[in-house]
Amino acid sequence: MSTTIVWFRLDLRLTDNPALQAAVQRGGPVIPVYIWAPEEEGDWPPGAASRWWLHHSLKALDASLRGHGSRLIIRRGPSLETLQALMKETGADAVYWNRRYEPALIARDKVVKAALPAESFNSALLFEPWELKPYKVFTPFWKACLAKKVGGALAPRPQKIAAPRPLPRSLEIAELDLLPKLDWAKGFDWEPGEAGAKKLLRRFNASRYTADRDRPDLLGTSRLSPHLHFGEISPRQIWEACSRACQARPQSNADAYLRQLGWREFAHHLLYHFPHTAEEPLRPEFGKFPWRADAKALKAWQRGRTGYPLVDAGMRELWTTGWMHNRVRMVVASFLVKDLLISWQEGARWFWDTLVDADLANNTLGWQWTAGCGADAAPYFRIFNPASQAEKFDPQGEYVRQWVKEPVAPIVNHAAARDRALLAHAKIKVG
DNA sequence: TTTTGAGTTGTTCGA
DNA sequence: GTCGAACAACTCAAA
Repeated sequence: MSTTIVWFRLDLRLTDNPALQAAVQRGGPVIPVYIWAPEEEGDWPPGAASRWWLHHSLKALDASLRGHGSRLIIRRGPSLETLQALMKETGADAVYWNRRYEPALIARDKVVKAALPAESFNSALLFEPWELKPYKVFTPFWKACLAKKVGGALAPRPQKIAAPRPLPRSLEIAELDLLPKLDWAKGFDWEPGEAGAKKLLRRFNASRYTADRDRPDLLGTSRLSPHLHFGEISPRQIWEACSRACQARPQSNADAYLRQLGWREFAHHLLYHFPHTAEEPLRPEFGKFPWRADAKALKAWQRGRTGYPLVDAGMRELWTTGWMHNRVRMVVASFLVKDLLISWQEGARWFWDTLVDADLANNTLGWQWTAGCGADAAPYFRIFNPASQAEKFDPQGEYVRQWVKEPVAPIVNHAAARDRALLAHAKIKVG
């Protein structure tokens, strides 16, 4: 009977996992393996907050697998050699995995696929990027997606996952050294893993979404982003749940929420079609934008000491919890690139290290959108005013009070900074 | 090929 | 206090 390796990556779940399902269906033993190989991720190996999440997510996945009569085998890279060794040890004759779409990993996986009997599947996106033309505007992109319809049934959770005899040796998860030396993660209030994701999905009430989604002082969003990034839940599972809600109650607002899933999809398609955009602006004229190097201001922003309460609250929420409300992300990002004129790449780097949901495609789209240099970007004159944003979206000041207890003197004057930003943008105009 | 309409998330100013 | 216009021109997508 043929033995199959299932190579887990960003698909740390058992339900609706096409690679796992295909391996189980072959009927023979299945070897679930996770290979830690951060050096293969180019300039974007998982940041500190991501590693914290990964540690706990691997624990959760291992526990679920044990519940199915199996367990998670942990190895360290390089990936190809590790898989080859594992095939030799176990007599496995195929490797199955679910695809990733970051440029460095597409290149890596191509090499692995050429060297091994392998098959890859889609577990992370509603549509493969190559099924649609490269759109640069969200609305027509999303219209095209909706016209295509999300196809196929979800892959069921396997009953039993046959383990090989003997079990291949495995590292302990702790040996990967993913957890921080200093426990700065004690403020993290998350339950990494498939069960945690299901809980959030069940708790999420889409009918309040349109009204509450912009309010950082309320629990108006699903908070599923880190679970989605690690593949503990699939967009198709969310799609299913929302579609059911839509059918039951047409006024459910679920379509507004699904639209956000559309932005995630859009981000992944963009990074696939324009792989240089994680590093470089999509709009080339921004290559000569006069960004400032200002280490002191950057540090003040990172530490939440800009003197603008909503900005500081957001940056402290990020530092403490590994997450920030999306409305506040826009405000702090606008502050960095417009008020401080510090490059979006600096912001993207900080988010990459501190967010538990750090995702190359989403991070790139978000920062380029705010900076005005990306696809369907904010127009240059859209400069968030941190004070009016706070009034609008944190009307009682509860969110700010939760994170900022002491007064801080503003490091710039917003009105003056706004004029400076408009001037800088005028400089890169054609002509 | 040309034309046309539209494009996530805002702010300020002046009537 | 409220409201509409200006903030630019360009690029994209589709007809």
